[in-house]
Amino acid sequence: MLSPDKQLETIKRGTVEIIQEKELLLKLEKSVKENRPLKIKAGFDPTAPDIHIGHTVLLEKMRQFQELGHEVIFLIGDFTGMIGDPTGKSETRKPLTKEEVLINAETYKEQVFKILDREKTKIVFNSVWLESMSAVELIKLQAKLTVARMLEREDFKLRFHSQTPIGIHEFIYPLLQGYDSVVLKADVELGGSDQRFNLLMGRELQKEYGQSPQCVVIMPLLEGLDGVKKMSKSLGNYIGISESPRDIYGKTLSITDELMIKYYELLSHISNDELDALKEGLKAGTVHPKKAKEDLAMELVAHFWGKDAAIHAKEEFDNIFRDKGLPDEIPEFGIVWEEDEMWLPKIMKIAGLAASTGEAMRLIKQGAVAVGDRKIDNPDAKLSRGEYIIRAGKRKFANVKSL
RNA sequence: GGAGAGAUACCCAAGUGGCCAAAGGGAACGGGCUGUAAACCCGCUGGCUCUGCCUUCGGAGGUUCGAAUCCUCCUCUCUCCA
Repeated sequence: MLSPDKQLETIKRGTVEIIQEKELLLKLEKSVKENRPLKIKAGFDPTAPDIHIGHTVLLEKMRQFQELGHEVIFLIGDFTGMIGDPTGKSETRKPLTKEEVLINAETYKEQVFKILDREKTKIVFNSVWLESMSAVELIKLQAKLTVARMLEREDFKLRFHSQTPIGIHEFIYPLLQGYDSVVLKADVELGGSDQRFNLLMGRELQKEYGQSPQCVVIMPLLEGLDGVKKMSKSLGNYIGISESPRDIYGKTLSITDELMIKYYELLSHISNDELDALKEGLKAGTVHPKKAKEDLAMELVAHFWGKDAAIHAKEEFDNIFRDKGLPDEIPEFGIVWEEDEMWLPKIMKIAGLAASTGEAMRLIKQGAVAVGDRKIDNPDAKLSRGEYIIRAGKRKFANVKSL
């Protein structure tokens, strides 16, 4: 095992805050002395099994803990998931059935083990202990906290003062999350910065139940491709870990230089020393940001698809965008020409290059469309029977054949 | 339980009888510049058999030559009072 100081250094990377750093160091020291791994808890919502690299910020931190020799507990919050939306923010979030939870959990596993060590990860469901909780136990749990204490949470405070409704049950969720820590006897809980209140609740309750309070490691929320809003599927600014190497590579290359450093810090496996060197290099101008971003993109692809796929993704990308070539694989479409000549926008629509003929016409007018090497500028253009490679914009291609 | 306000395209939001396929902004998309970075500039954003036609302004009816705009009912959201 690494020395406590060294461990702390690794753990600290990229964090927003550690509560309390001193306590964590003590726990690490004890762990090393007694040769006993710490229990690291991180909770996941069972509703969103389609994970993107924003989620992996937490997973990467978990992986680091695993490499340091600690016990990582992947907690699936199925109990609350089966009740429904706790925040009131997303009205569409409906309760899941037990079956759905299990299916989602399987999907989770497939994806999560691209990062975590399967052997060293313990997966638990909180319904196991929460479902059997009696009303008496639940009320006793609630009696540990006051309403005023609950209203300290920013979100609640705001809603209380602006007179937007707060469901009573919403007060219970943080309590349950904290109670999970009690049951698991967690030494450390990981979470995003939006989880601060709930994470702290674990400490509070552990104290109430006579345990030593968990340390809390808070990770930042990763901004999405736009560089402003947090990465999320609904905003469409995400990089999914199951996306193709080509997409992961391309999307990574499109982030801003500033964001790239954050991605490095939170997602890359390079050491802290290498990271510092990179930052210095970028600052001094000895490292070209494009090069750094290429390396990052390759690394990310490699995480999920392996090194060969990464090399290939880069080659293909350079071919298309730097050398203006064609991708290796162009989707093919056999289309029936009803007359000798067929209207180009209609062909484009069928080939999926445009959502409608109207959009296709717009693209043509804007100079985005080429048939073979020939740029098309007339929206009335027609093609006679034959085989064509049609390009719409920089990244959409189709190989069209008349039938 | 009572009183009021509102629901417009992906989002915010103007429009309150014809000039409205619907201002403006954001976002997306495309072009330019580049490193498919950011910033910036330009274009563009209902559908179709495209100089025309069809569908759209919470839902269903109605008035009118003509409705996003007026009337009736319904659904939902919010605010205030209790």
